[in-house]
Amino acid sequence: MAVQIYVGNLNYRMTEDALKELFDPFGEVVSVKIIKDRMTARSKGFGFVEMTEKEEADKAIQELNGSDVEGRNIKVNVARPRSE
DNA sequence: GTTGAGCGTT
Repeated sequence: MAVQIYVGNLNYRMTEDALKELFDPFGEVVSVKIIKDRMTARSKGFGFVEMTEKEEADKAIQELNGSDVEGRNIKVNVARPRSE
């Protein structure tokens, strides 16, 4: 199982492709997902990135957390379990 | 505008 990373406080214009490009230089990005409202399809302003190596994910988190993206100060952290 | 679904919705 790869490392799942939570990315919040991002601009509503942020897209999965843009997110992937942010994490890509830190390691292998398995998948990226921007969460939107299930029915209205409007962005919720946060998303998830999945990386293969924990050390790479941790490095990306340290470098990207609190950084300015699209005029917004994003929050990056290890994701919580979706369900227990 | 802050942690991922679902179903009816903001």
